[in-house]
Amino acid sequence: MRKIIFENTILPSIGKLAKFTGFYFSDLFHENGIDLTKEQWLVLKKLHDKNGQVQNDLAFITNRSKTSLARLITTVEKKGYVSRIHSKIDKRINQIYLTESGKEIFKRSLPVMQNIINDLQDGITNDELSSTINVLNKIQKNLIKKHKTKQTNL
Amino acid sequence: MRKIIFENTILPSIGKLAKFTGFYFSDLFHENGIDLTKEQWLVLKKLHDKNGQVQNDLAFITNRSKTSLARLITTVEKKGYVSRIHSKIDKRINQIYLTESGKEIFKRSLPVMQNIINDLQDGITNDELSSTINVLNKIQKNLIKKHKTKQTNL
DNA sequence: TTAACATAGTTGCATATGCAACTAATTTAA
DNA sequence: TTAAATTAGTTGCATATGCAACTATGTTAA
Repeated sequence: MRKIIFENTILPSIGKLAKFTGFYFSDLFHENGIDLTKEQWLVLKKLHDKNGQVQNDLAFITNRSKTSLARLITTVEKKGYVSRIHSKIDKRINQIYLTESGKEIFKRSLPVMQNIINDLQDGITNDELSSTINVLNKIQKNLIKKHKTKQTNL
Repeated sequence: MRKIIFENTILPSIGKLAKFTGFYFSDLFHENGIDLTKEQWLVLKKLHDKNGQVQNDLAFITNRSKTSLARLITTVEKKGYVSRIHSKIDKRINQIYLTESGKEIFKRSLPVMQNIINDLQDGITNDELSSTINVLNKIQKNLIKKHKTKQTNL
């Protein structure tokens, strides 16, 4: 097996790009007065798709540990964007609902998000985009196949 | 401008993949008795490339804020992998050096890293890889162009 | 039916991260 | 040459993250 030069592999590109998109996200949200981190935004988005989801399910679909998600919920709950409702049918679970204020800020975030994605994909053809997404998904499958399921729910 | 469906863009792929590579990295390092996070590994790698670098330069090349890097150094210093040396020429700067123990663990990490990259890129052709890296770099440039330089040193 | 097991969520602990404000040291410009 | 600006690093504060161990509840199997 040939020796691999770290810099020539896809690994550093992925890491750097994730960082840069995070910075960009944070910049534009801040500039537009959207008081959300990208993690918080993702939670609101998943609730906007389907309101009242159970904490553990949210953890699963956002690829987080249940610990991390629980604390994210606490943060957005404090901000008044979601409410945690303890189920009476199954007393173990919490269902999470978007509040009116949560719906409002999510709605306001959408055009900003569109700008972010436009800026991101600027000058890149649809073919390039779809083949890139395709490769990224393949890599993802390689990893999931091998990653042992832990508390992370993967 | 056409309405963008978040799920169809490259954004979620990037985020998820970064997470999954992180999990995989952590799994394999743990299984192989390498007591390093991916962030710590990157710092050791940069020092292995060029020993004695200044904190701020390390922050720049690893795309971190100087705060974050300073604390990373403190962590790996406590583990005994690097030493912080206060310069006598310019009393503002710290130069960071790999210790023998740091060199040793980095050397032990290399084959593990090779495995990670092999697993990651498994079943993906060289053409796919290089075009993907190319697109990711384009996106990165789009973002850097627009991101205002802050303490992050970008 | 009750004991074993599984599930949902929380807490403690450790790491990583960035911004703003700060100190100390160096460089630049008046 | 001295005052102003810049640079390197640290500290406080807030967020995000995961693992292990824990509690409470619910399900399953003997």
